[in-house]
Amino acid sequence: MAPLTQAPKGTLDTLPRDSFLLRKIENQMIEIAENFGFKEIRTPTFEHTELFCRSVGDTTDVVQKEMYTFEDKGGRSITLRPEGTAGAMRAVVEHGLTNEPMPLKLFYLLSCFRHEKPQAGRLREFHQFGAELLGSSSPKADAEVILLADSLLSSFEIGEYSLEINSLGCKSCRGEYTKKLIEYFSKNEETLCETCKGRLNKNPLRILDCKSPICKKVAADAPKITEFLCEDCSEHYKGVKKSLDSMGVKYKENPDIVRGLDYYNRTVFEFISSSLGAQSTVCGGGRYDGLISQLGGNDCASLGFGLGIERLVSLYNLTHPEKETKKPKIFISSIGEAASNAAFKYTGELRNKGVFAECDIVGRSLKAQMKYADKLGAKYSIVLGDDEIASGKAVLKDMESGEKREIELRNIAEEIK
RNA sequence: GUGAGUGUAGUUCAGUCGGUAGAGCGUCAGUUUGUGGCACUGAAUGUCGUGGGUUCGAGUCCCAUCACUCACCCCA
Repeated sequence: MAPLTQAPKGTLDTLPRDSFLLRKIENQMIEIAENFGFKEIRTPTFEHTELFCRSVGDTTDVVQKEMYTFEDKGGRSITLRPEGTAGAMRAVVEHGLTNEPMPLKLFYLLSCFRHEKPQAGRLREFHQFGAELLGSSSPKADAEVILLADSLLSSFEIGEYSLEINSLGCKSCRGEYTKKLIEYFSKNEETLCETCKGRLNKNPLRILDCKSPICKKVAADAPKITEFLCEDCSEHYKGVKKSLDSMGVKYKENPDIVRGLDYYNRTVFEFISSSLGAQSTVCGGGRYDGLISQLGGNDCASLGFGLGIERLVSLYNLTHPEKETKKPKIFISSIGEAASNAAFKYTGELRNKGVFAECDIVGRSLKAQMKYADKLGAKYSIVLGDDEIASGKAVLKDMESGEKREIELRNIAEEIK
């Protein structure tokens, strides 16, 4: 296929047959988030590159090799956002939103860009629902955010998924832990895979997440972060688990969850589904208490998550194979020029009243019009000819049952309610 | 960035030993006079991903390239 008629690698067209479902999913998520008190924020698709380097982290894969970065005509380095949190937090600081009544709860629906090799569940432009909660360091805030994610996912009946949580500790206890970890892995350095050898001193936490069976085996006996949490972090983690228990949210503790974005501390979590292939995380997030001050704002405890729309949709399609579209309430067929004009007029009137109505604008035979009405999935149909126009009456047909009854043409809207 | 698999109609795919393309679904029209779904008849649509090579002749064999898919990595 010629490049002219081929979408760029890793991008997706949402065709009419899918867009109705997509919007339904988005609307449902918005409604649930608003019931949790979250309000929408919209931020630019691109930001200054520096923002992502500072927040997501210079050493992360996302920043090092996956960003769409370019220089604009003013010589500024610009980057298409690889995730949503950084931009949202930039806006929070820029507009002083931390002065609003706390906690501040934000959500957004946006597209993100990462230059990766596409595969199942991984695109170069993908869409994310994100939520951020600022201004509370209480474990209840963690629980509320996790509960929102759980409510969103469970509202779609997407089959089995599980929640895994961990605590990464804070600056002080994680530092302590990292040292221990380097000590431990150094003893086993020879057995580690090549990539992990490289990570050993740079980011040893990553090794815990390695999929290589050998590294997994070594990692199994590595010291656990949870054994090194300081008093405060430990208490916080316990509090989160207690809150989740009291809300009846099931979770599994997974001390190997690390997350690839540097701004996380304390609570991190992932919602995982086994039906997604290798990219099994539908939703991931955590606490990032230091981020806002790092961007020049006031100290502000905060956490959030990102939920992958495409991954959610693919799970939804597995459990809901039938395509959903919006179907006309009525199709007005016609025979002859005069009736065709009348059908066009009645259709317009119905639409003005908020009714989804259709009529023939192609010039098809009556039979072809009926076939078309059937394909559209119209609930009712009506046939206009010279007789109907003269009498003002017509036969209304229920397309599903085939039942017919005579109605007054001026009452169509009422009759099909 | 690394590896494997696949590229033929809108779509899902068939195409033998090399002889310039087929089916199902879908689309459109029709099966007599004013009623769809079923059935039947017919029609339209292809630079066989692209470029090169071998050959009298390539969808088929060889090379390159691009794209898609899956996996590694990373993450949503």
